[in-house]
Amino acid sequence: MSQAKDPPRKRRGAGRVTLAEVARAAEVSAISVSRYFNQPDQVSPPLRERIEAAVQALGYVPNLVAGGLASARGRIVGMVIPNISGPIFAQTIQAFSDTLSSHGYQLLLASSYFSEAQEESAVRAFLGWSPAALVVTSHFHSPATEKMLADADVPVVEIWDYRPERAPLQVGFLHHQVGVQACRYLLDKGHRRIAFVQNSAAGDLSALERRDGYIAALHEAGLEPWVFVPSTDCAPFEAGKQAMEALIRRQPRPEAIIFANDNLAAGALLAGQRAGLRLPEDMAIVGFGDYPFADMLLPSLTTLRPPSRAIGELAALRVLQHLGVVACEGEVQRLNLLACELIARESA
Amino acid sequence: MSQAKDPPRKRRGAGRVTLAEVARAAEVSAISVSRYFNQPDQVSPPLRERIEAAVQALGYVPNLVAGGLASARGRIVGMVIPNISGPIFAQTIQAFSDTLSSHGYQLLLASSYFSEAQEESAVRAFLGWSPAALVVTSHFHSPATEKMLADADVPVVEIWDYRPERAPLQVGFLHHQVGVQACRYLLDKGHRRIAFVQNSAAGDLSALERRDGYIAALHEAGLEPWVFVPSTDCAPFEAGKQAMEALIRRQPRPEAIIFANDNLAAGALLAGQRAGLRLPEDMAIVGFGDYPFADMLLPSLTTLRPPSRAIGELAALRVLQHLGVVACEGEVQRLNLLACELIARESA
DNA sequence: TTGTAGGCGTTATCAT
DNA sequence: ATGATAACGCCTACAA
Repeated sequence: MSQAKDPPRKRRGAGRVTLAEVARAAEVSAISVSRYFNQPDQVSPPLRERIEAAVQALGYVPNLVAGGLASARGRIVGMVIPNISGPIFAQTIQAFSDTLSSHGYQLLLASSYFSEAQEESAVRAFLGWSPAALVVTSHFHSPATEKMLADADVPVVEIWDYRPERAPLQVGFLHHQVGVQACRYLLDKGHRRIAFVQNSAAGDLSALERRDGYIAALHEAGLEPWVFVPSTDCAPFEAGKQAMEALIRRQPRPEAIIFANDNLAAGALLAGQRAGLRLPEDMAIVGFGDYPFADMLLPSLTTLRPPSRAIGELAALRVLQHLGVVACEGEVQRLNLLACELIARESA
Repeated sequence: MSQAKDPPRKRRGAGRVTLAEVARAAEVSAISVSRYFNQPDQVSPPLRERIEAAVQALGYVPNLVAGGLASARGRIVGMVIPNISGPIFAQTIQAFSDTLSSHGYQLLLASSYFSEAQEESAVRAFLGWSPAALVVTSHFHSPATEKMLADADVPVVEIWDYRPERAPLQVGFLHHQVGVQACRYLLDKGHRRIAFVQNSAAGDLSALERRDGYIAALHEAGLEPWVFVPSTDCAPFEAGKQAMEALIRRQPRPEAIIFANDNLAAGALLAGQRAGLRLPEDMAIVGFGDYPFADMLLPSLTTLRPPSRAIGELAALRVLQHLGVVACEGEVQRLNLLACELIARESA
């Protein structure tokens, strides 16, 4: 097929076994081999056997790129998530990917670091692969991203956050409600001077919604909110330490603090102990995320556990239902509201 | 496979702006638009302007599937990793993905859970996308996977583990050496009765190499190894507790224990404290992984920190060099040996 | 149940 | 620097 001139140089589609070759070997038409993979039921057993033998013998691997081009829908799903290595999103990704791949779909992944620009560029790249679906995190997108998502004829799922008024499928929870939940828990324990420490990562807008929930709950109780904003140029763990050190010095000091996430809370925990505070007697602490270390700390950390795995699984399920891969009675459920669980441990 | 009534259902390539349409709008040939995206230098400024205007006006998004088919190499890289949500691999994935995407390549991700069968199925699916490269974790593959990797005309990188004798690009460290490192550290501290606790996850073969390193180091010192094998049907944290509880009862009890990872070590730490042990005086503990909680524990955990981020970055760099996307003098470096750092904290 | 014809949107090749 | 033409490998549509 190629001349012996250049030694091992690859030409266009050289070296790869094609559907046509399998068809030839099995003495059937190409379309039958195609059906063998995509609608096996429609191929009679005798043909199926011959095809299977040929596939085995030749080591054929279907070219999904060609298939995707021909059918205008690839078995690939794009997901854009703030970060991959954070403890909460990782679970979502894992569950999503596993559910997808168990149905023959693959995950295309990118992280945005809470940046709308990075999200936009990821979405653009993903759309180029004509994905079967697209998953984005939260409802904060650039106008261009919104437009691409709206124009593209691709099912979109927004996860993590829950915004019933928005068009795409929603799988998530109400961050505002989480703030309320944490605050009420502390109010019920009798605390009155309750502070909230924001995340040091500037783009984490969902965390601000939790803060707003905290504020609303306090107002409802007739109390004044007390929001501490750490400097944005340091890691969460350090920011938590700083916040704690600063808040301890206030007179009167807060009786309880809600942190935007467990990293902040863990830093605060250590700083509090170092300062000689008894926890939770002198100061109650609530985090968010239920990171793996939460119950290894002393005192163990009271926190809210987001339904990370459930979000990933459910998002994948809805996508698969939408694609008709998984059976579904009636319409695919568009709104999927999950809940955070308050894990009461020693710190509050 | 289809719904009965679908009015605005998409046909084959409907709705999408194509290269040809852009070319028409800009009054140039299709190939010039193609060059505008792939080799902008070869397009003259005047043409470039017209094309840019047309792209903007039409909102054109290149179809990477078609491009991949035509060029037989998509800008996609597949990665198979034991698990996504584990603290160590997550960093590798993150670094790998970020480095790739900053050069216009996308990450196709799947997890194997240390199962060769799952790895095989992921590799097969990935090959169908004619990826620009493939990354797999460690050197334990099924024969079929080995064959696919060898036959496919795709650069392969093996990460995490380091096996100079194997053909694919290697980016990783020597697990055996890590076992030696941990053991010598304890020997230097004067410990003699040193035990090793294996991972409860059965497929984690790399952990067994660390164990073998430990055994070798002990033999070298003229001492007897002492390997504890926890039951495989429980989570690492629990397995660590069990191991600790069991080892405490032995007479004589070990003076120091090396754990296959930090989760096991953390469980042991808590179990030891609960049993009234003073750590590290009564028992020194060394983990592996430097999980995020390692320095939040009391006592903080002495452990070995794998070069997780570095592996991801370097793997991506080598891939990009191999593809000619990143400049590289001479051959792409095939062997890339990194080191684990021993983080000495309070527990040993 | 099986087969034939044509096209999906892009890039490689070769020409100007 | 720019363009014409022919693949790339598979799937949809229609036919037998």
